[in-house]
Amino acid sequence: MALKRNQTKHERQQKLVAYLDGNPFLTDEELAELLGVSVPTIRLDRLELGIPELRVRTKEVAEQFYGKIRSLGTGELIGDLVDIEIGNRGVSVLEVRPDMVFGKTKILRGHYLFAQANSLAVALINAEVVLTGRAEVRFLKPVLLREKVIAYARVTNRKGNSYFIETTSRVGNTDVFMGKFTVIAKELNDL
Amino acid sequence: MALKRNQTKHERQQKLVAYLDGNPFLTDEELAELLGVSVPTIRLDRLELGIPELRVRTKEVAEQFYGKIRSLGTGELIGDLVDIEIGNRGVSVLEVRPDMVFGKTKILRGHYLFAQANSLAVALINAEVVLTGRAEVRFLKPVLLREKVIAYARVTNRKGNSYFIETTSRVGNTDVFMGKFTVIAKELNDL
DNA sequence: CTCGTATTATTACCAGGTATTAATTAAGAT
DNA sequence: ATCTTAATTAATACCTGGTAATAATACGAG
Repeated sequence: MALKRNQTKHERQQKLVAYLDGNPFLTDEELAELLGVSVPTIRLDRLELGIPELRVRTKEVAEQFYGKIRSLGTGELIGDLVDIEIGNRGVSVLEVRPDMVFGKTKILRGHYLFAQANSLAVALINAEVVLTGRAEVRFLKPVLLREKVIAYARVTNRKGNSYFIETTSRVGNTDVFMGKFTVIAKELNDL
Repeated sequence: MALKRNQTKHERQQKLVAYLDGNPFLTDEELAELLGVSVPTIRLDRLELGIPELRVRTKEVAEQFYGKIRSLGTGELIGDLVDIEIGNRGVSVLEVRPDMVFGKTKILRGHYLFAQANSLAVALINAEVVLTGRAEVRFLKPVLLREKVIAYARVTNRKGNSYFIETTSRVGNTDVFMGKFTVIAKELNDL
């Protein structure tokens, strides 16, 4: 009953899910190549697993995005914006997913905390182009897989088109990260 | 010369752009219906306006989103390590891809420079776990799409299990980023 | 009426599928 | 060695939402 080929059907289907998890934009042909089986087999597997075709998957991803936070020129923000008062203060939430942590320790890699705070700081400034000039940051405590990081940012000063922004990131009641950013607002023509 | 139908070509094309701006998931057939012209006309309009077909538009939106979530890759290092002397110095190269830049300006988003330098700094330290403690960084000059950023890092000091690392990132002969990082080496059991 | 632009229609082709039916293969049981 | 059955592959017709190219038609100005 249980056939032993190179891989069992079940193994292959698990790999298929893993591949699509890593990259939902793979065609059946590419998947067939990756898994060493024919295209019809991939189709049957998708059917059994209830996985829709490439174009549907793509659209689902796109619609998620489009429905979510098209407010600012998004795609530019790390984390989800939950509250913002342009030119003043803002809050964003980042949920730590497996691909963001170090393999061994499950600790969030530092640059995600930086990216969340930095992009929130940039989002606060209402200009065509906002660039980070400098930053001073402190990593206070490791953040772990599945934790939720809430970043708070507020503009504390302004000189011409330079803004000074302070951020604090928390997990629960614990501070995990603090940053001071200087960002510069520019218009598209003065580049 | 100027034909006066229900609407001019120009009016219609403006409406077309407006419709797609509001909802990028409209097919040519739906647009034709909305604007009261034939499908071929819509195609010609898109051609003139340089607007890609539905599936391409959908994919672009989806990739923006996907790029945002997974932007900071899965490897532990951002950029490619080209030279390293553990405990002392290292060099990594990062090529700026479309998903790393701001849509409008094609300028590399700051946290990539941070991530490259930070992960290089971490790579220099030979310990089971290395965490960033603090950082002070300066963004000197915008980096553009397709440019190659070379990050140089060296350990300048050490106190117990704290290391002080300075980095400089260059595009060609131009400095684009500088950073000072303090990283802390830990063993797995003392977490 | 005629010229030129705009529009519409038609046709052949493509990717990436769905859905179905049939043929082939692999491997364990007898 | 053959029988059996699931798994796999092949083959075919059809679908959407297009590209690209060409031809036919409408329409208004001169």
